[in-house]
Amino acid sequence: MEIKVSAADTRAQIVEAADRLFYERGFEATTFGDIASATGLSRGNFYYHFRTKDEILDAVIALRLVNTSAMLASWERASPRPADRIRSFLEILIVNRTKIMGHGCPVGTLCTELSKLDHSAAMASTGLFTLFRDWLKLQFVALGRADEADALAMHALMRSQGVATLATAFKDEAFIRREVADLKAWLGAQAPKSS
Amino acid sequence: MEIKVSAADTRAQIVEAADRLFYERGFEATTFGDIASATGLSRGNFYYHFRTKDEILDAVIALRLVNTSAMLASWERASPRPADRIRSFLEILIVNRTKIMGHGCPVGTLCTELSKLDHSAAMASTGLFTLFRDWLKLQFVALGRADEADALAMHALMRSQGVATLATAFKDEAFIRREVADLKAWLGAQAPKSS
DNA sequence: GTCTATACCTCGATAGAC
DNA sequence: GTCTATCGAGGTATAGAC
Repeated sequence: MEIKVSAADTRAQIVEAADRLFYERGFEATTFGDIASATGLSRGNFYYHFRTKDEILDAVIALRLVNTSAMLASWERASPRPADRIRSFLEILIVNRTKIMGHGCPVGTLCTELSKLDHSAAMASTGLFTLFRDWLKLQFVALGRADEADALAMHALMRSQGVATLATAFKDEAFIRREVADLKAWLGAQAPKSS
Repeated sequence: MEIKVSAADTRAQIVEAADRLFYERGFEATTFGDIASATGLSRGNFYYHFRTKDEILDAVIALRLVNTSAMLASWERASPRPADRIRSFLEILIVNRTKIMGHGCPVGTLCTELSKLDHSAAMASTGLFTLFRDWLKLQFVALGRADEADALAMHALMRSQGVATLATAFKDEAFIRREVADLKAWLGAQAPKSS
């Protein structure tokens, strides 16, 4: 059975390059020329796989939804305890610190850019946040905080976003580590009240 | 003494329109045509006052530095107590909630965009954050928390940024109010340990 | 100082050869 | 399925009349 370099492979190659470039430079600032250079494909070829640049954006968001879901699932497999799973979430600020100091959070910056552009895909990009929000909520429910689970999920998400934004502005790794430690302390204080 | 509509007035008009549009649509997405429509001036006229679009950005950042300093000074005049002054800072999330839900924080979104563009004015835009940071630090020093003042200032700034980003994504006013209340509770717990 | 006209470039998108 | 060539729109920036 021979290896088949099909249209699907080329399409995936385009989407993966666009995923990275939309993150690093922003959606609008990324040109077809940028994607062509990154993939080694010609500009014209993109239109065999997508009708417009917006369709590439849709595909990038769909890819991120899949990748994010897989990441959340891997955190669940890695840790049976909800507090450890939430710590996996908090750790990405440190794991991805270099990229974050350069380009912010991929989710937050995309949502903000699309909101400013009044882009039709703005709601779809918010779905990436919803993925994290719902998953965190489940962990807080498992922690015994069912009543406040959504507010706690939003709070954790909010602080991760704030850290990412200031880390991008100040390029301060020590700040990231300090705030992640603070978040872990906060998480530790969220254990069930009576147990 | 007659009213003199000088070049300085026209220049200020351009910068004020650019200030608003750079916030609402982003720096790159704002065109000279947008600024022309907003001011009623012609595109060509901009080049009498500025050599490039980047020079308009420099002027916008300079204007924001002045306006921000004035706002911080007004908060100092309004409240003698540092905790009340910090509360003035936290309140802007609620006062500006509509704009924030539409376009995020003017400072955070500009810093992030310029960072992604590798723009030479990125550092200058971070200066806007530094203004808040240093002012908040002074208030925490006055609160009797000299040792941790900068970390507390960054923490307050960080949470305001996180709230702005999620508010933009989810357009949730109740979330903003809840997190501001939470921030005020946090601030209340920052009173001097022994007094 | 402000305007109109336009140069020049780059972008997204299209047409058609291979 | 991928390429080259090119179009039309819209961007920044310039030239020169007023």
